[in-house]
Amino acid sequence: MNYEYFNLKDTLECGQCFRWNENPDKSYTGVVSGRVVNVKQNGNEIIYDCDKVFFENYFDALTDYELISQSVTVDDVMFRAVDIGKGIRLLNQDFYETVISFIISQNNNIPRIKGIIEKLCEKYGEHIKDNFYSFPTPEKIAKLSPDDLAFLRAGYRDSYIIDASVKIANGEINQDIIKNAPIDEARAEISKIKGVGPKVADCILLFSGKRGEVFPTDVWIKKVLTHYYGFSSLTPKKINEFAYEKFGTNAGYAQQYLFYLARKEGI
DNA sequence: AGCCAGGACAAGT
DNA sequence: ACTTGTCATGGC
Repeated sequence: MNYEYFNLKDTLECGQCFRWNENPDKSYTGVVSGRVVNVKQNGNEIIYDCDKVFFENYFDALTDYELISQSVTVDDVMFRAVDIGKGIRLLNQDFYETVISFIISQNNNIPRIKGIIEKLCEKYGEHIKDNFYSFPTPEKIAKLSPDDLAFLRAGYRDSYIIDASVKIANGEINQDIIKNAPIDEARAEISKIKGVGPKVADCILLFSGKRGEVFPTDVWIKKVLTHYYGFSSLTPKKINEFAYEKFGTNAGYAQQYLFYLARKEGI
């Protein structure tokens, strides 16, 4: 592997995942698919305490990110974004966890998102060891009422979390469509969940389904478009045209680089 | 203290 | 198809 295109810190702190934390020794510990994983990077060496196949799948280690990052370096802004974020890898994340996490993310900030998710896991996940808990199953959350989630302090998102859990547990959401159907059909399928609008849908498609053709547009990306690309109006149609013409089917990767750039430069 | 956060929704042009 | 007010909470 080319470690110029694998940076653990950037990958885990670029906002695509919420259950990893840095330790005093600079390693990271996270809970993934019911197991506690510790990973550390020393330059051109990655040390992990989990199964190799599992690691390579989760961290997308067998994909050529040099090729991807070069394909989206189409202007000066992208050159800077790739220079900063070329070590980011798109994680292969669990579908249900991604749905719930990004429902919680709406109109919210990252530290609070992480806190709400941890509280959800502590209460309704399975205890693994120490203070680590698995992400709960949709079947377990589907049986609850919004009042059972009030302790999360997630506000109006409580009913969205339950709606998503019910529809995923009972098979109403077809994950084969989300994974394989044309992107508009996939987006429509995931949007059947209350609280899943265009932006959250695209995050789920990108971070769980590896659908690289989407371009999740949040407040940071809107800042990028106005500050760096001179957009005066930000209609969904114009943004989609921009993303597809510039980046094609790698728009989602470009979006991650731009998101990371915007947050690092604090525009 | 007040603005803001990886927005969605309903109701209105 | 686009615009606006509202939503619950707490980080900063």
